[in-house]
Amino acid sequence: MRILLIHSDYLRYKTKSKTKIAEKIEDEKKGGEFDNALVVFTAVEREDEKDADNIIESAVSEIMNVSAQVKPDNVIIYPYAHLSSSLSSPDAAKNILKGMESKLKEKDVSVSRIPFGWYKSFEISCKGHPLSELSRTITVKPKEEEKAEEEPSKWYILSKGELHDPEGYEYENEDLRKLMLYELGKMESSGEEPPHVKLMREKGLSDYEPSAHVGHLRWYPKGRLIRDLLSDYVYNLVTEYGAMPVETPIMYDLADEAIRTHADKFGERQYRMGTKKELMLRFACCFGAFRILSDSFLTWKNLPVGLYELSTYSFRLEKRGEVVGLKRLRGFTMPDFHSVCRDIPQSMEEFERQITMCMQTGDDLNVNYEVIFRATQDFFDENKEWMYKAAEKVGKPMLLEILPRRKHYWISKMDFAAIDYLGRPIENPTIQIDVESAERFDINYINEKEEEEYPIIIHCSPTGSIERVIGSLLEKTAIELREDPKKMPMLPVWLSPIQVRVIPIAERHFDFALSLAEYLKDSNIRVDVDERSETVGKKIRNAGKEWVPYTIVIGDNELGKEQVTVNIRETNEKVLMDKDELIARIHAEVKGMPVRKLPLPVKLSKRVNF
RNA sequence: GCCCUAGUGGCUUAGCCGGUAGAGCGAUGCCUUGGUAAGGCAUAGAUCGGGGGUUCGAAUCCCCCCUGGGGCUCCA
Repeated sequence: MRILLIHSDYLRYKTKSKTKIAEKIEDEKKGGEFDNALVVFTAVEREDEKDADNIIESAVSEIMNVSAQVKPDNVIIYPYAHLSSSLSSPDAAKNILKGMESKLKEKDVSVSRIPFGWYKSFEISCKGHPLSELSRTITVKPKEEEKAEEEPSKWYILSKGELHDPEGYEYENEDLRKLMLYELGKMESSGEEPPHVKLMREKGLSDYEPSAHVGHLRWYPKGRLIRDLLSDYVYNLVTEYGAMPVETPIMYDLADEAIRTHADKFGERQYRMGTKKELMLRFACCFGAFRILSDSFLTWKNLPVGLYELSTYSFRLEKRGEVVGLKRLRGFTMPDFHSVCRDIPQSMEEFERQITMCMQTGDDLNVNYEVIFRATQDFFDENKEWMYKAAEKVGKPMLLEILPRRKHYWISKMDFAAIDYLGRPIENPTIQIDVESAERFDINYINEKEEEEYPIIIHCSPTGSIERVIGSLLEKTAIELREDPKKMPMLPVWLSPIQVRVIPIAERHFDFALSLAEYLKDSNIRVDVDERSETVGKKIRNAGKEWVPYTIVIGDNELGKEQVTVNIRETNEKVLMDKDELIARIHAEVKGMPVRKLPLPVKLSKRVNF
């Protein structure tokens, strides 16, 4: 809404002729004269239709503010379309103008509203003092005020079916204490930058892309490989759990009402496109999955049904200053698993299974998660026993948040967070029980009585975003190094872009080195050969900088021999072993994990330094 | 969006009460053909984040903007 406020000695008007949208009026409204009047020329805009009450309230409070200063005898609401190029519908405008009139009347203001939709002549005499001409743009107020009024959540530590006060609790686990401090806003900051930002660039994984929007990364071959391996990992995991992988579009038409409502819930943090059709970029895979589900014929016999998609990418227009390294991006890749359940009890069963699944990713990735369990007060009161039981699946104390009432689409959720080098959480896996979306997207199933029913939907990301997983792994190396400066930082062997480096000493060792590499490669090991003319010392150092887990030096002593000396990064030992022993060792370390080929030239002399 | 802080070859940085950029790593070339975390020499590489201003003269002082990092806020 746009308003122009004129404090006048007098306003006179007369209606001349009707337009198509004219409101019906009594004769006495066909003209008038007001002295000492604050005239509020008002244009109601399209935006205002979304939340008329809010706009009326804001406009009235603005008018009251000005009135308090200039003290008019009359307030006149004067419809004036020419203040905006994006007008609302005439009906909406009339309603809002009437709303303003009655709100002002309630406040005992002498208010008159000039007829809408008439051609009018008018004469105004502006007083000309500093406050006599003001203009204001009134937008839907962000829910700050509501939020301030909102009751705060209750926080507990939940341990073995007992609730404790988070402040007084004796933490055995430092990470959980840090998570509590952060969530309750009591974290003190050291002002450092998280180490993973430097590491991701230094190790040639990824970097900022200055030619894109802030928060969108470029990925180099090594980083791309790690992303792919993690993607394969989650794919295998969720299909084990019965999910069916799908792929859906990344952009959606906001003309679809369900899409629009779901999108609007997310607020301003969306990429919207100013194309002829109003389109948005997805911020999660919900849209596509829900549309598939609403077009599917589901019966009680199918349920629970799981759809899985890896969102390359999801887009969130995070505010400036919120985007950080791999922790918070505007374009990110998120495994998104939606299960459709018959009812709350079945969703609780699924929830438990998914806790197991999320915990497993922590084990497999070797990342420690701390947990926040959240629920609405209602859900907690009705399902206390179940929540305590579900919490036991995690097997350690966790933070519990009880929200006074449902604020979002979920009634209960569990968030798993890794703690970074600076003691702040990196939100990773999450599980949420959604009680709203089925109805909104018209997803239903046929129950035993052959009736249509809305199911409950669980959202689950078993690892959280792939970028955050990589961030957590990098942070972990920095934490370990801080705790033990002798510790060699590295990635798990299955994720190491280069697993074995072969270093020939002189040219006469090249052939042997290359054939050794070939042999290892045939056993699905990512191996390369540093045949540059550098000293052995330097090549060893380079391999260390690249975090290569196994390094083999080939010289005269090794030529034609079965056994080679292997430098093991993890233990910093040199071990004489057979090449098949090395293969067996690596295979044991990467057991059950995805395998991908080396995405780089085998010879280091051919390699590009990103 | 607000507050604080930073931006100098690909990377790490010196210079910063004004006089027109210096190094290390990396890259390239030559020498060295070597045994476990930097061998030697040489060469190339910088509109000092961008724009504007002050000045005879600006990396240096002033203003605006962009980007990084931190904080607030936010992360359905």
